[in-house]
Amino acid sequence: MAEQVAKQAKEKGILEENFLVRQRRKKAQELKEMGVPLFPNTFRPRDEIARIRADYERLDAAQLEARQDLKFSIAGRIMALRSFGKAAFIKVQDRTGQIQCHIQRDVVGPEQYAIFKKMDVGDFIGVTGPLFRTRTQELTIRVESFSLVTKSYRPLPEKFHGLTDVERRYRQRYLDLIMNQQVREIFRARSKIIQTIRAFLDDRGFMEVETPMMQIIPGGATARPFETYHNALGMKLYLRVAPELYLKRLVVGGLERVYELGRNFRNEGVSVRHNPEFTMLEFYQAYATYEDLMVLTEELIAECARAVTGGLKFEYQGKEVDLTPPWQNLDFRTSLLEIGGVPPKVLFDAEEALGLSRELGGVHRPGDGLGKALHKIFEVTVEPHLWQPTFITGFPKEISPLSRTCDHDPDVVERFEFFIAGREVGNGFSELNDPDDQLERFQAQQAQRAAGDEEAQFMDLDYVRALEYGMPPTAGEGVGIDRLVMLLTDQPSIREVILFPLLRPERG
RNA sequence: GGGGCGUUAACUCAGUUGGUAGAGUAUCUGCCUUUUAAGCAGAGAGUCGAGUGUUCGAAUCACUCACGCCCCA
Repeated sequence: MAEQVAKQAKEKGILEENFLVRQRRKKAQELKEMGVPLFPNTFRPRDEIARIRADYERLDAAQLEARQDLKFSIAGRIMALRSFGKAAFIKVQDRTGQIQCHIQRDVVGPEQYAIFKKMDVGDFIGVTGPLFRTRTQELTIRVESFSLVTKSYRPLPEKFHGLTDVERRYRQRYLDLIMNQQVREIFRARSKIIQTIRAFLDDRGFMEVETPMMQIIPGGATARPFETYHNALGMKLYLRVAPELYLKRLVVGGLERVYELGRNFRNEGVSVRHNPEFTMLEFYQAYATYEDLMVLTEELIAECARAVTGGLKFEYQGKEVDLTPPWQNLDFRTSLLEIGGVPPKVLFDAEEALGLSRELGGVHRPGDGLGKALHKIFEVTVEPHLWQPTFITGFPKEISPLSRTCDHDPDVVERFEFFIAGREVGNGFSELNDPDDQLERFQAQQAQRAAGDEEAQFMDLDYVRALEYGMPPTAGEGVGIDRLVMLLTDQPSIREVILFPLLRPERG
């Protein structure tokens, strides 16, 4: 059975064996015959490589010679091997870093050295011994004993160029992580950003929650959902496009400050800015307005930047970004005039706006109005120019079906989006908590859906019912984590900050 | 969806006008006990992404397809 599976896998080419793999399997067999277990789980490293380096890098050769009583024990993958017949240097890599080790036949004995000779680059090794400095002053572990920790059957990419093929880096991210230290750093930064966000919100009395990713009515964002099917219940389900409506139900329920950090799914194309599944932070705070959240946002993003770049000024793709508050704040229509260079007559005339939008490549349906057209024009003419952090406020009601209407302008909502490096990073607003108004907005979305807009929002009557029980005045916000990580790690593509970005299958 | 570029040894890449498939690294053998992309000598390693066509002859030219990257929508 296992053989059959292996045969099938080989036919597909993924487990293809070449002469290098056969060579390694042969050596593994020889080790086994010498009584060396290939996959033992007994070695326990006591030290971290980075720790050793940090603690002993400042000691010179003589000081280290005086401390030969200090034994270290590390485990890791052999990344380089230079052999001299009766001695060898290896570079061992653990999760914290790399260190050189020197193995000599006269120290470990001929039997052990014979075992070492059968080990390869890529194998995991456990090593014990004191430190010394080589002639070139490199801090090195003098190996007094070692053991094979895990045998590797496949050769790693070449040491000098490493792995650069983008497709293989994404498909076999494990190889990318082994070979490319900068890649490990990106994901470490990502983890740090997420930790920072949690600590920031926890500190302010927010409670982390988890709401359904599989939803009967997908809501909370204007986007096409993925569909799936539950067999036992016999019903269609959607993968969520946003957690928004569930989080606000929790505010109705009295959880006045909630947040969720998690995956959303939108059935749209793939690009350097879009992956079908992506990570969002959404948070809701009762008794706050969108203006309160703008202040909070400046602090939150600044905190993340400090955590990974050490400061508020850094370069993104060669151009400086400065996150120092307060950020620029621009009205939506003003930005169209001043940055987009849009003629004033377009701003209040649906026909003019739709015409200009189409000229810029926008696609519109009969039901589309001024708001949609202006938003499209905004995306093309304004958004790419918003390099320094900028809040845009004064969004049209038409494109904001969940936002509270502005008290002094019925066509505008209490909403902001913020942009950094020419990209939208987040979106926040004072939440609409008038159930009758919400019902009307849903109905307007239904009309758009009927007109063929597959991104229009679904009617959610239970959400309206929840609002009828009363939701305290609340402000909420969503932040695109992937884009934030791109910004703070200076990455041009979203795929560089997602461990396993969506790709088509390897073989057709 | 449209356009451009790419796919050659395990990895990184050359490959001229269409004429027997190349290098470096890695691997194997030998020498080598302080190397730093170690060195020296030798050897082995290929479905040139897949397919069809043109041709006496295709990695190379044409067409179709697959996968990836970039730009546009």
